Amino acid sequence: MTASNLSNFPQIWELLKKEYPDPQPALHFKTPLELLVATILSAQSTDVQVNKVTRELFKKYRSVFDYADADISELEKDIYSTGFYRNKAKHLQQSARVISEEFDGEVPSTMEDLLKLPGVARKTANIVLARGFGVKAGIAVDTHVKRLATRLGFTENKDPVKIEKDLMELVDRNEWDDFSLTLILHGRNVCFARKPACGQCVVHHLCPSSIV
DNA sequence: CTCCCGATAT
DNA sequence: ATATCAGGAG
Repeated sequence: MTASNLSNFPQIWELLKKEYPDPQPALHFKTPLELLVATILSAQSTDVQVNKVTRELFKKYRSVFDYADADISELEKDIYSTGFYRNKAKHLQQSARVISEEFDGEVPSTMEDLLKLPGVARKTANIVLARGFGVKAGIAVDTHVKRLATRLGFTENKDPVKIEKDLMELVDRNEWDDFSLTLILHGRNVCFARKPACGQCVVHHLCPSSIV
């Protein structure tokens, strides 16, 4: 029986905003293409690991055509340490080919077009839209957002798309991006997956999952 | 549902 | 030895 806690949402969100003013993404990027690549690489990997790889990767691959024309086994080696390297290399190259052939070499700035890229679903698309283009299409639901939204009682769903829908109704549209980043920060710093530090949590007194 | 997969913390 | 990491495809 999952505890629902929707009435505590406003208070919890205010406290988390105070705890993490101006949350910033941890992935390093300078262009929408770099953001797209970094986000695809970030699946089941840490931001630290991704940044380590993209530092060299972005020097070597400067346009979508560099990915589209790359030798696939060489691209695999270049991203190896992020894990899932065969899938990710294939997705990067196929996405680059779709972008160069169907979108004139420019990373698309709509949800509909981004979802046409292999390896890109709503979580990745939401990040690229929000941080790359300033478009508020939805809320990026990654493993941290999913875990914290569940623990805090903001949703009873398990499907990320349904969780996103629940959160979109709860959170102010102009705060969607900050909401994702804040939950990710709190998940990394305090509300750990394995052993949450409820004693250090600013909202433990409002959290239905708190063990303190 | 399973599979992809290396790096790191515990 | 095992759980986890800005997930997505088949």
